Amino acid sequence: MRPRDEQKIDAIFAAVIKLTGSVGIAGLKMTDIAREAGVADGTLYTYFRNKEELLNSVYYQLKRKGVLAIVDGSEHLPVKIQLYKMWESSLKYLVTEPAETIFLEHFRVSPFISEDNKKLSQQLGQYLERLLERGKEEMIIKPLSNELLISLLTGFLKDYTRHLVNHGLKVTEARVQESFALSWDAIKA
Amino acid sequence: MRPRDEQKIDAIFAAVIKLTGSVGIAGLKMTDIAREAGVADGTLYTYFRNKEELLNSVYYQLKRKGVLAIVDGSEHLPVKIQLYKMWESSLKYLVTEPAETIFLEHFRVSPFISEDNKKLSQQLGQYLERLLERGKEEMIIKPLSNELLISLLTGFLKDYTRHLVNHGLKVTEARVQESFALSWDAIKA
Amino acid sequence: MRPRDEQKIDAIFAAVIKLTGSVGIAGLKMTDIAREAGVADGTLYTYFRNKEELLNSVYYQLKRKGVLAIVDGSEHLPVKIQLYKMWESSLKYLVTEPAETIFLEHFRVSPFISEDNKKLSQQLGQYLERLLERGKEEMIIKPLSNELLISLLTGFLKDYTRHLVNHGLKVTEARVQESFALSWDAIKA
Amino acid sequence: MRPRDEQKIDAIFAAVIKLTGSVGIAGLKMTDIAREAGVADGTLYTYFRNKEELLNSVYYQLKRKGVLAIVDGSEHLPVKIQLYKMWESSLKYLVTEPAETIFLEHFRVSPFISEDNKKLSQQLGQYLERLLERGKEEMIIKPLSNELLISLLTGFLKDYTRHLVNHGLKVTEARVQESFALSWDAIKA
DNA sequence: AATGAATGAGGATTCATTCAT
DNA sequence: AATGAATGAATCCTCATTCAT
Repeated sequence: MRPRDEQKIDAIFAAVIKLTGSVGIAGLKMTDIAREAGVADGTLYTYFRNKEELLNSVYYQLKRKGVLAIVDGSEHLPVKIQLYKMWESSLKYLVTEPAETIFLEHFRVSPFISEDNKKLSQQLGQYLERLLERGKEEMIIKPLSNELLISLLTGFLKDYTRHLVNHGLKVTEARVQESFALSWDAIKA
Repeated sequence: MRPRDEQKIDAIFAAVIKLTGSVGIAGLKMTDIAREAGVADGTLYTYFRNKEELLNSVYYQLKRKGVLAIVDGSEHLPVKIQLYKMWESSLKYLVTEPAETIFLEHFRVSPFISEDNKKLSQQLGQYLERLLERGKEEMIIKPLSNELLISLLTGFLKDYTRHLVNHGLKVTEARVQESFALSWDAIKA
Repeated sequence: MRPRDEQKIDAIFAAVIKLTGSVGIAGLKMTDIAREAGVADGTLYTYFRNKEELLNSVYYQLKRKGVLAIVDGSEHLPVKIQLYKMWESSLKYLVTEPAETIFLEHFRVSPFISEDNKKLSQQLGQYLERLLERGKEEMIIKPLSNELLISLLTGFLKDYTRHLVNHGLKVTEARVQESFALSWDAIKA
Repeated sequence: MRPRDEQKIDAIFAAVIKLTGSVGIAGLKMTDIAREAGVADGTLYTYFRNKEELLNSVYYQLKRKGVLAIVDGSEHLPVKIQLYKMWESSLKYLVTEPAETIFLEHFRVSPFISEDNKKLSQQLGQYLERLLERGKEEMIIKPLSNELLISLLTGFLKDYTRHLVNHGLKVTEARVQESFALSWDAIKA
């Protein structure tokens, strides 16, 4: 029976994310994670079976946090408005937490990712799918497969985020509107 | 004396790409690359100073090859037609050579990438920029920054490619048209 | 948790010296050192950053030990007596610990020696200098530069030691007196 | 049947000596020797069976050259004069050719030295022995073992040479006399 | 004989994981 | 539970030597 000191786990997660930002997933060493988190090497193994499990836990937790940051409870609003809000909060979240973004991006192609986490729905996945379905029913979104529409939205979102982060640009109202307009023109009926 | 053997370099490159497809960049071992290429471990080091330089060479070569595969000499055609052809050849290339795509995707976030290669323009970069400029002059493309437009096109392209590859789908005429239509609706004026 | 183990360091040092005696500095392998010291390969790296640092530590420690073995606290005795005692203890130490002598001799011309250790004063250096100065003041030693006098004493000592060790000869009272007489005749006023 | 291109061999020997001066024996690589000598790697192996034989050949040749440089044909002169001349030419030779001196010093403790070369008489060996014997007969040199006397002479010589080379000092008449006087006082009856 | 590309055994070092305390 | 010293399998790279040309 482990008390599971949540503070310690948070410190470990934060250490993983911070270090990934500076040295990448491949440069992560358990010793460094432990030092950064302020615990002993061995302690990592009282909370996680091994490195793989630790990183997958971080991934899983970030995914959940990401969805929460992006999806608010405004399911009653019109589809386009909801999409806009989602677009805005996604951009803000991704750009504000570049270290987390880097971790996610690196982890997805790392040898550590588990089958379970591979299957984990895309960040905006399920929520987006329902939204797009509604849009198609309302005939304001093209009657195309969700995969295609989602590829456009998330692909563009990731690339644009990377561009903003790499150039140290802020997420202004103008940038949100401008980029959303592009997406919308693509998918609108 | 044996002359320096270009075929051997090709075999080494092919080995790197093939192995990356199965074990990822992080799982690449020099010994495995040598065995797969049919040469001795030491031979790798007569052609490349170290692992980092080898992988960067593969990256650089794939970038060049990719651009050649995508950009044909049809600069006289109308902008939209050229974009369509580019879209089609990009999709076909990326989906036909998934191992290369995986290598590129993994390498970009690996600890091996050199500063020079980090700066290497995006696969479709320069050619695309000229094309978009022309489209803006002809008032058929939105007067937005190239970065934004390119983010949409390449982000969507990468994500859609991944979707097709992951699900083992072919690049049919219908899929090319369908996906290009989305892109075009996004960027057209 | 096990505390950092000084005995382990001693075992490692002893292993280095013993192995150098049989295979020379150039034949030293970290794996062999570890096995001889009864630790794992990796353990060497918890105590020393790398091979170079390990060997330099051994060198530094031997230098200190050597000085202690040779210089006793008899600073009040007449110069000639002190020189004689020093000569005697030097010979005995060097001949009794031939493995250490071999290590020192090999290390000095090895590629491992650090700049700091290169500058490390000669084994008998500082103490000898003061002694020689006193002798010159008392007009019983030739008024020549210390470098010259020290070259004679230490050069002779090293060569003679090597001779004794190579031929398996003991350091008898007669040999000490005989050799010291030569040195003394050289440097006396 | 090899023509044994002597010029090529000289170039190889010179390369070995020059490189040893800069990188030490342990840093010598066959490839570097070949490049420095202006021949192909494989060529080294048409003249020498392997690295060990090459280095031993260099050593053997330097020994012969050294003796020639030091021992002139003045066997009729008085013992002290001969010793002085020998001392002078030794110092001059050793200080003028520090690279050769370094090679000799390094080679003697290297793992490459053959049993034959180990036994090779000391640089001044045989000639010196005869000279000392004559001196003892003439009762102008102490009636001690040659090993002892030779240890003093060669040990001092080597150390003093190293001192001069390390400090970039020239072999002046004064230095020769000063140092020889020390030696002579040591060994004279 | 000369060449130099190719070889591959060998050795230093790393780092996830264990376990005595 | 927490610690961190110790472990040793794994991997990159070197370089003396070979051999096809």
